[in-house]
Amino acid sequence: MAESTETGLPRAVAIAWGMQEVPQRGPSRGLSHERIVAAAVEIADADGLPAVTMQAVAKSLGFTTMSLYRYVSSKDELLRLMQDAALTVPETVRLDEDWRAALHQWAGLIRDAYRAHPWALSIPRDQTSVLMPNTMRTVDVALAAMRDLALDDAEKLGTIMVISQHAAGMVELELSLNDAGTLAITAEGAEMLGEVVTAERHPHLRALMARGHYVPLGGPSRDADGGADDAGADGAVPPPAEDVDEEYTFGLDLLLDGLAARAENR
Amino acid sequence: MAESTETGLPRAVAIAWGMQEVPQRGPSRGLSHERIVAAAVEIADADGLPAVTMQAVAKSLGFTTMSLYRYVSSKDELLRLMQDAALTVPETVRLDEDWRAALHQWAGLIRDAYRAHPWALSIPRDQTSVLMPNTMRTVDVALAAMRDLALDDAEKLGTIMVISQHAAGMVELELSLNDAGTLAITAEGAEMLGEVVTAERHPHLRALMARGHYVPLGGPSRDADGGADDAGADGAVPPPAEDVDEEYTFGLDLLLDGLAARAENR
DNA sequence: GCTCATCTGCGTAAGACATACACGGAGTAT
DNA sequence: ATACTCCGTGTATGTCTTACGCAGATGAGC
Repeated sequence: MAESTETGLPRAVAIAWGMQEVPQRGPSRGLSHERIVAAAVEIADADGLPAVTMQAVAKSLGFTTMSLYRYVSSKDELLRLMQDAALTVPETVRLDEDWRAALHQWAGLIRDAYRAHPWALSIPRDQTSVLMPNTMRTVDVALAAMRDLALDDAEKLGTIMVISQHAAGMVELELSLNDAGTLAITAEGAEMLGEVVTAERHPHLRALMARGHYVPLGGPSRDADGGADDAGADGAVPPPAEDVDEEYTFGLDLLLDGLAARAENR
Repeated sequence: MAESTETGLPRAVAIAWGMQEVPQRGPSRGLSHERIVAAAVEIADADGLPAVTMQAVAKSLGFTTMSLYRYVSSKDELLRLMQDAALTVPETVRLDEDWRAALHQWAGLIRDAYRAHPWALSIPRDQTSVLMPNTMRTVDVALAAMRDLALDDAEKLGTIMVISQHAAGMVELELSLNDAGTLAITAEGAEMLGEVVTAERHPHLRALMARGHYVPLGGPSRDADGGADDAGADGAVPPPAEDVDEEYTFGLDLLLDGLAARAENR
């Protein structure tokens, strides 16, 4: 699957690290990996990942589609390069002394990166990703943040995994909610849901929804219906408030609490 | 984007909940949403998500490609239905009394579901997903697990998000590693990496790698080279052992520790 | 029972896309 | 010079989703 060079490294890795030997004989090159990736990133930022087609990238550079294949062996390879390009960490990070604050900062950096390039979430992170320069740099910064934390290597790597996963997941959630307009449940829709989310099959969820969480039910539970929150023109119930931010912090703090507890037991 | 019915719910939601009114007048239907989704799931299980094309699904059912569109308005809708179909929770779950054990069980269920249908990880979970029957059922079970936990609704939902995210992420990682054979870094590749992962730019990572973690460096750090672990025929360094399982448990326990701490402070 | 609007499954075809392949010419090494 | 290498391009193929229209099946209402 992953094209590999004769060095045994995936080609995308070699390219990203600048290990790719450049040909000597032929005409001089009109393009470069950097320009191609930059063009692709620009398109993705503007119109989303589906808009990144080989033709679109080539056209934005003023070249033909096929010319890209002189630099990139497949679209997949281009996507990997884009992913690494998206997940940068500022060159100089001033990390807090306190490991807890530092990890908070670090998680924020990852979160910001994903927010700046949401499409990066749609590119699967496989084993190749961990060898890419920006991933490695990011890991290094995380390790710096945990310098004074009494954990062994494996635990630190585990922590990095879990926190970055969390940050990515929360951004994904946040975006799918912001996407909204897409989905504002109408009063009728809410009522229909209220009928199928039965109390026998979903006792706890049902109760929680009646309390106004998860998805606001307008229906059969006739208590909060004559609502003051019905601001929409056609009775559309607005999506739950911007509490994704809270969930992000909540989850992160949960993890850090756990870390603190674990580190203390040493 | 999400096709919505006249009820204001995304059509996939209506279908999954069986809210879709069936036409009366015409000829009887030869297919059903269930059969189509089941066929698609089977193909995905066998050959991966890319193998799920409308043509493949139709052929496996003995129908023409276009006939599917009488039941499903787009491939995207089919994917959403597949996702929900993949993430089932056993009808009767016997949860442990202890919330901690119960959450462990619950996380295991999610993990198992993803493991059984890895392709489900590739289908983006958007706002529609939370309205699907199996998602709601899963959430309900999680809430049951946390019945005795002193957290408010928002915190519980946050916990559910974080844990399921974690489980999904770990399965994704696990699979990308198992995929291997794809990527076994050769000694030469490791050496090349060793040259670019410099100590100035990656002081902590570098040290950690020298200790044999993350990615085994065979190169310039001439200490662990004459290796007893060089079992591969052509000097391929095997990928790091199956410690994904440990990372999963580690992260989960971290979260549960955090929860315990939070609940105690009430 | 007749009639007609409705619905079924199908065939065709259009429009994106990734990408294999070969060619003419540019540029370098000998 | 000459031969070799490599560039950018044009053409072409195969795969995929999906719009559109058709002939026949089926039930509703008279």
